[in-house]
Parts: sequence; C-alpha cells; structure tokens
Amino acid sequence: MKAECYLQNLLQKIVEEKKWAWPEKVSIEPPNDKQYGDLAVNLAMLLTKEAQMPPRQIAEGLAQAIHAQDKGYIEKIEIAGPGFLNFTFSQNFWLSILSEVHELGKAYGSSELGKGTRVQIEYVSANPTGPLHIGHGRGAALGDSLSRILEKTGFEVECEYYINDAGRQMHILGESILYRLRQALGHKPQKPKEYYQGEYIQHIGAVVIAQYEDILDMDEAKAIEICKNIGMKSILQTIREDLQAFGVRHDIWFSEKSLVEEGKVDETFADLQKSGLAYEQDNAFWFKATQFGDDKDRVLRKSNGDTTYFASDIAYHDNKFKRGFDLVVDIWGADHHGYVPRMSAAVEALGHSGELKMLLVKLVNLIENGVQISMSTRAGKFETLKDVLDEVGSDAARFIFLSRKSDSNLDFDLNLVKQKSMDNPVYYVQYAHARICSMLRKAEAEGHAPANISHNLCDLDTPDDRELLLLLDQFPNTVESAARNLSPHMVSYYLQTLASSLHKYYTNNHVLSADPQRCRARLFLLKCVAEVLASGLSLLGVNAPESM
RNA sequence: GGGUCAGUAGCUCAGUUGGAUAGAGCAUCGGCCUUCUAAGCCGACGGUCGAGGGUUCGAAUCCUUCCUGACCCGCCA
Repeated sequence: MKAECYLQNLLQKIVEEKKWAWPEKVSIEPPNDKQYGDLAVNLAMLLTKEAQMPPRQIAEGLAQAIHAQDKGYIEKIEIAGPGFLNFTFSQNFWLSILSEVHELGKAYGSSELGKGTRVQIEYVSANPTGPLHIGHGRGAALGDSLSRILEKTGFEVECEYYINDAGRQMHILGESILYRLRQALGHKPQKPKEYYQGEYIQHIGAVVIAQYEDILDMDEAKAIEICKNIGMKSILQTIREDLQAFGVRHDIWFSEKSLVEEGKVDETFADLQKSGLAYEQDNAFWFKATQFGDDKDRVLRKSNGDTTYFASDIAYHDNKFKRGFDLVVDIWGADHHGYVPRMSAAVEALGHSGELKMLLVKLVNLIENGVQISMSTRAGKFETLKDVLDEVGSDAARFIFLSRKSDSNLDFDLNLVKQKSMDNPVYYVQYAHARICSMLRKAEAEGHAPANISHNLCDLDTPDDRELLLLLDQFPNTVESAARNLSPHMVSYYLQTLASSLHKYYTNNHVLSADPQRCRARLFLLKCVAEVLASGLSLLGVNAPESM
C-alpha cells in the first residue's frame, strides 16, 4: 500500500512533467513468488496511448526519470517486457513498514475512508416465530464482521435488527401455540391451516398456561393475542441470547409494530401520493414502481384494508433515511432477491440523498456425514444456530461463514468444521498466531528480548523476511478493499495468506538459534505479524488464541 | 416466458473491478520431526476460465448469442 502510493506519486509527477495526460489507470502489481519484494508497474496504456514512441525507449526514459526523483527508496528498476517496469525497493523502505505497524499497534490498518459517513447495517431480522437457524448465522456473521470492517475504515456504524412483529406470521404463531396448548390439555382442537410445529411451541404453551390458567375459557381472538405476545417475547429472548453467544451486536431493535402504530406507514403513503407516485385502483392503493424500472406496480394497501409487507418496508426505509444515514445496508436471504428492484424503486421514489445497498446471502447447505440436512421452520425441522455453535464453536462457524463471498452457495460440513485439523482454515490462522506467542514466551524465558524500532533491523533481508514485510504492508489495503466491496471474505483470504507465509517462515528459519542481533530483529518482525493476525481476526469476530 | 446471480484443476472456491506464464485449500502421489507447537513445511500431479462471436496493444473480467444450474416472478410475509 505504502509502496503503491509512493510509486503512484512519483509517476504522476513525471507524467506531468512530460505533459502527458495521466492515464485512467496505471496498475501496480504486487510481486509474485519469484520477485519477492518487487513491485511492478504496468505502463502499457501510457506507452501506447499517450507517448508515440517505441515502448522500450519510453520505458528507459521513465526509469531514468524515476530514478532521479526517488528519495532512496528504490534500489533497482528493470524493464520487463513491453509496458512493464519492475521496481525493487530498498531495505530502508521495507523497514519503515515495521515502524508503522509498531507505532500504530491495534490501529494499524485503520483509515479515514469512511470519515463523516453514517452507515446503518440491518441484518438477521428473522421473524420472531422460531429459533435462528444456520442460514441466519451466516447473515449474522456477515453483518457483524462488516460493521467491524467499516468502523475500522472510519465509518460511523449503527447495527439494527428489524422485528417483524405486525404481520400475519405472528398471528399464525399465536394460533400454533394455542393449538398445541389445547392438545396438551387433552382437547382435540381443529388443526390450523398453517402452523409452526417445532417443539419450542409446546414449551411456550406451558409458559402461557402458567400465567393464564383460564386461557381456554377466553374469547378465541383474545387467547391468540395472548399466546402471540408471550410467544414473541420468549422467542425474541432466545434470539437475543443466541446472537450474544455468537458475539453479534445490534445497537437497535426496531419494531415494525411501532412503525404502524405511530402512523408512519400512513405518512409515507401520503408523501407518495402527494408526489404522484401512488394511486388508487380496484379499491387498492398502488405504488408506481414501473416508473423506477420495476416490472409492475406494487400494492401497498389491499382492497380488504390491510397494508402489505412492502408498505411497512417502505415506511421503514423512509424512516431509516430520515434518521440521516448516508448509506443503508440491508442483508437479506437470497430468496428475497426478487424483492430488490421494488425496494430500490421505492427508495428512489422517496427521494432521499442516501444510498441503499442490499447484500444477498445465499443458503447454507448443512452437511453431516456427506448428506445434506434439509431445513424448514414451518415443519420444525432445522439445525438451529445454537446447536451448531455448541458443536463447532463460534470461531470455526464464523470463519467458515466468512470464507466465501456472501452471494455464493456455502457448504457447511459439520464433520469438517468440527475437525481440529489442517482441513480447517480457522485453526490454520489461529495456529499461526499461537505459534508466534509461544515463541515470544520462550524467547522471554531464555532472555531474548525482541528488538524495538530504534534497533538495527538490517538483518531482515532474506526473501522470507521480505515476504512477511510485504504482506504486512498490504493489510491496510486489504481492509479498505473489504470495506469498499462490503466483502469480509477478502480479509479471510488475506489472513490465510499471511498465516501461510508465517508457517513457512517458521519452518525455514529457526529464530531463537540465530545470532543475537538477527534473533532480536526477527522476534520484532514476528511480533508485528502476530499483531496484524490478531487485528485481522478481530475484524471477523474470531479470537486469536495465545496458545493452542 | 421474463428477471437476478452463478458456471474457473477430480471436489470446494479466490482472482484487488481490463494487465505479465490464471491462483489457494481438499483429494492423490513422494519427501521433512534429537532444536522455537508436524493443527506445520517442501515437491509432483492437475486448466479449451461453460460454448461461439465481438470490443483492443491485452479479456476469466466488458458487449452479444446460445447451453447448464440455483433462486424469484401474489392484493403472501
């Protein structure tokens, strides 16, 4: 990152001197295995479009010009094929990265990318009709990790859980509880058309009867209402506990019901109608979604007078933007993707300046003994998040969830995740951290202190040293990319690369038996690596153990 | 029929938004523990980036047409 910036600035100056237009992109390549510690600059566009001279001549001219401007950071410039210049940076330059890591400590990798931008992330938001399952876990891990990454890059982040406590699903929940309750008391009630079948429904029934002995003598509607409220409260409590066990944070729990009761939905209706974006037809109230690129107009209030889910969702998003967020991130299950165009249309129609981004999380295929386990909340058949966490632990689950792009399918193989082996990338990364800690402990016991930045670190000059230094330099860049693309998996991949380099380093270089000066320098380097590993893991919400 | 996303090594997937000879992990095969944690390291094997066409100095990446898969297309939530 530092190296890229440095080169970019140098090049820009030279291009200006030569009176060329700065090309849209000059790409600066990280080194490959063979050219450890080098950086390549690709000048093809510049060569072909701007300067009408043979590529080789241009490259030579540039190399000289860069050399003249350099402050001693660049050791060597090579012309490597048409349009490519390879730069080798000097030892001093690489060491300056270490001082940065050391000085900034935990703050290394932070940036001001999102300074002054307020972001809201809404995630999980599962209907309080049953316990969280493994699919919710993926959304939870994503949202939480994203909030950490965005905070690291300077955004002001607020996390929210939207409680769908006003809709038909809640009514069904009430009915289900009452139905089970009657059954348990020996009645033979009529089966509701749809009902939740999980065991937890019976447990809730027991709670209801303990509080309301006379529940069965009550008016049906009233009884359902009571069941519904107790059920919701109880399930919501379970959800909170599960999320807490998973280390996931929500700042605000926002109730759909409160939105309806405060008349916000009607307000939004009025606003839309005023701007001519909604109309009455066939006794229903419609939103002109087609005007914003959706396939068809969408109903907001049905002819029977009920409002749709979409209606309260518009009001909700209206409310979000009125709270002043510059960016609103919604994390949804991928089965809602058909819903994206109309929601975008609605937000556009509301005319707020903020931006809405929707992340879709695809299903998680839970696999046990090579067989896929199917899930369904209605039928009460699922692997709950809690069960999975109890089996594999929070760290392993999180790492797996975050190891893929959110919109790709994910196989969650229980047997594999449970394994504490090299098949499991979590342990690979954690092990790297633990190894360093262990070494530092041993070093201290034997009287080797790590160097600090004022010491001579020139011994860090082997390819292995350079490889680690370069990776440390790439950390801030990685975090920024992850923030820009809302993609925590980039951090996960980075950590695996860094861990891999560390393990290689560990095997090839016996640190404690090196000569004292080199030993101290290396201990210092490894301390910095451990710091970055821990820092990266914390962005994923995964622990960095000091021993394993 | 329309829409969204995907198709990269035997399997699971990356690929920093158009750059050098396309990368990891797993699986398979072969090496490395009397020294800091072998939960590790090294090597080998493995590719028509779904197919065709186009855009340009240059394409896994952008455009287009097909093929295949997942999901969506209600006055449900």
